[in-house]
Order: sequence, then C-alpha cells, then structure tokens
Amino acid sequence: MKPAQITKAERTRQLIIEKSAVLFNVKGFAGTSYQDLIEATGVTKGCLYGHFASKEELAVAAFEFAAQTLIERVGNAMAPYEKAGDRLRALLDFYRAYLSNPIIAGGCPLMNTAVEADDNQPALQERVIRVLNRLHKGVRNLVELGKEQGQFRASADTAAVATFFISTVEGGILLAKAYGDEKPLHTVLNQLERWLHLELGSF
Amino acid sequence: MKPAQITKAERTRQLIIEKSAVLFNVKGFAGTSYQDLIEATGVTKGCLYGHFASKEELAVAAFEFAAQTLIERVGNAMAPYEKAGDRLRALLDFYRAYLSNPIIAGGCPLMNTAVEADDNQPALQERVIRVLNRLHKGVRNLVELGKEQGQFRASADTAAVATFFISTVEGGILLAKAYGDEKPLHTVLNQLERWLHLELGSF
DNA sequence: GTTGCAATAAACCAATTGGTTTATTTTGAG
DNA sequence: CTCAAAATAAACCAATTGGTTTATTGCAAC
Repeated sequence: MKPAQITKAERTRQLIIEKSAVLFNVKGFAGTSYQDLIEATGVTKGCLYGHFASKEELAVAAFEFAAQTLIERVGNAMAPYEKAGDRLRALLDFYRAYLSNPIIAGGCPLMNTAVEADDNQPALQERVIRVLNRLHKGVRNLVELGKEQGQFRASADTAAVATFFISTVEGGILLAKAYGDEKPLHTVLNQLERWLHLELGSF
Repeated sequence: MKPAQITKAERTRQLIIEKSAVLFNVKGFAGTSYQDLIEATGVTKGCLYGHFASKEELAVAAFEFAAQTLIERVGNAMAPYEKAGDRLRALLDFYRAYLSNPIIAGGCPLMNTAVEADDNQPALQERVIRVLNRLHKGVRNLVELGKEQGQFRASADTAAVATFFISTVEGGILLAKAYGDEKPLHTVLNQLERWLHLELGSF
C-alpha cells in the first residue's frame, strides 16, 4: 500500500472519475455532455479541464476505473477459496448478484463500452480489448488451476471454455438489462454451470 | 403480397429508413445527428421531417426495419429444412456467417439498441423487448418441433434452452465485434452446438 | 399531359455542444 | 501560518444540435 500521500488534486481527480464512470456507463459517451458531468461531479468545467484535456480522455480514465473495479471485485469474490471448483462457483455467484449488487450503475461497462466504441472511439476500443484479455486470462488461469489440482478434466479446451464463459455471461447480462429483470441472467448462469460440469467434470 | 402500389413517398420513406438504420447501428442514437442522416440518405432535412416527426421516431422505424430484416433472414436460413435438427444447424450456420455477411453494418442491432436504450429511450427499449420475445419464441418453437419429431429429448427445458441460446450468441457477437475478429464467435458457436447436442440429444 | 403531392433550398430558431481563458477565491499541505 | 496549488465563476468562442417554416421546384400518378 502506498502511504496516504493523497493530495487534494488526486482526491478531486478520483471523485471526477468515479462520478463520470457512472454517467458514461448509463448514458454512453456520446450521450454524456459536459453539463451532465458538471452536475454529476459537482465540480466546475474549469476543474474538469484542469484534470482531463478532453471528454475522451476523461471517458478513458472512467472506463479504466470501472474495469479495474470489476476485475478487483471478481478477484475478491474468488479469493477466499483455494480449490478451482469453489472459485468457479464463487465466480458464478458473483455474476448471479451482478445486477442487484452492481459494481456500477448502468450494466456491464465492458459491454456498454465495447458496443459504443467499436466503430467510433479507437482509444476506448483498445482499452476494452485489454480488459477482455485480462478477464479471459483470469478464467483460463482458473481452468488450468483446476486441471493441476486434478479437479477439472485435463482434456478440456481451456481457451474455448474461457471464451464461452465470458460470452454467455455477457449475453445473460444483456438480456437481463434489456428486460429489466435478472431472471434471464440466472437462467443463463444455471445452464452455464451445468455445461461447465459436463465440460470440466463435476466440481 | 400487396400489389406494387408503392408511391414515391413510400419509396423515399423506405430509403430513409434503410440508410438511417445503418447509421444508427454504427454510431448509435445519440451519436447520430441530422447532418449525418442528411448525408447518408441524400435527402434534405425538410424531407426527413416530412416523413418522421423526430429523431426518435426515425430511430424507432429504423430499428423495426433492422429487426424485421434479422427475423426474416433467420427464417429464410431455416426455411429449406423440415427436421428440427437441420433447422437448428442452419440457425447456427446463419450466425457463423453473421459478421462476414452482416444483415446490417455495425453489428447486431438488437444488442446495440438494447445497450443504448435501456436507461435512456423507453420507446426503443420497448421495441427491443418485443423483438427479443419474437426471437425467443422462434427458438422455443424450434425446440418444441424437435420434441414433436422425436428428435430432441422431451425432458429438455425449452425456455431455458432458448434463453441460453440467445445469450450465448449475443455474447459471441459482442466478443467478435470487440476484437474485430470473428474467431471468438465461431468458438462460441461450436461450444454452443456441443452443448445443444448434450441437452437435446444428438441431431 | 396536367396537376397535386413530394422534395428542395434556405433561412431561421433558441439551445447546447466541446472547449478556452482569466481573474478571483478557497483550501490544504508544508 | 503561509502561500502555492487547486478550484471557482464567468465570460467567451465558433460550431453544431434538433427542430420549424416557407417559397420554389420537380416529378410521378392518375
């Protein structure tokens, strides 16, 4: 841990990032104006420009923050467990609670940013890929751990499992958000869990 | 089929819808301005307002068109086959070609619209739900057909299969779009096909 | 071939956009 | 306690936004 050498500027910067992240996640990049940001952060326009040279720069920082939070929460959810099966169950449970206990309002920042950025904001698009890679690697590591522990089938296709896992979860979140109902997500997670049992062996 | 009673106004309206649908799908609702629409349609602002009272009204018409196209294409892909297993395979193949042979530029209009509309445009949000319901019903009908034909396991949970199918495919499209690479989608579809074999019995 | 519907061109609107600057005040770190 | 760093308030910018109106022109349906 760094010493509490947190200057006022750093605190303000963090405040701006955290409040903006919510706005961007709910209204999107194009849908969020400086006026919105001023109201949400409670800070003046001059202050915003003092910390971030443009809306895009702020959006990138906000996305990085949201993504970092997501990665941390996922890590924390799995941390208490040692066996890969328990960790995987914890991961599924994390997503079961994803909408009622959201890391940030507005749904999954990865999905939201990916959808808006893919044809328009290359800077954001690139960060999305980075985070997806980290997530993918995390799931792969989990599968490999299970293989090493002799708990998961050695013949399972690690990369394919990770890709399938992420796709399915994101798709479930999409349906749940679209319907404004977390049931579809739960259905999807239950089916995914059954599939994982077949694919990896019961855990 | 209606007689070819297509007036000039109707033709223009259709032209506007088709061109706008692409723009909205690529740049989003908030990211698309009237200037963009004027350039893309080749029609004047007065003409746009003559046909649609607002950007939102046009966006709704454009989404309905894109969704209708999607539903039709899915239907056409399955139409040549009678056995549910063949139809399901054709459906998977349809999505295998989804990105190289897109129904509309910019990815899946359902996903794009769902993501942007869910907290901001209730009118669009409502249409998204309608289309998701139609898609879900289509998959359910397919599963039920397979059961009737004795090809699919009667014990399969029809609704859960449909939900899982749609989630997985949408998630796969998301990854493929994010990476700018259709491989993740193919991986996901292959895994999904294996899962369907386990769930429904080999087909 | 006429004529009425459809489309154009263009001016106009107030409001808002992203972004800049500067003088003034607040405040927290040394 | 002091003083520099940080934040404010506000004026300013040109450009663009979504939307309206009107006179003129073009074209396609009857």
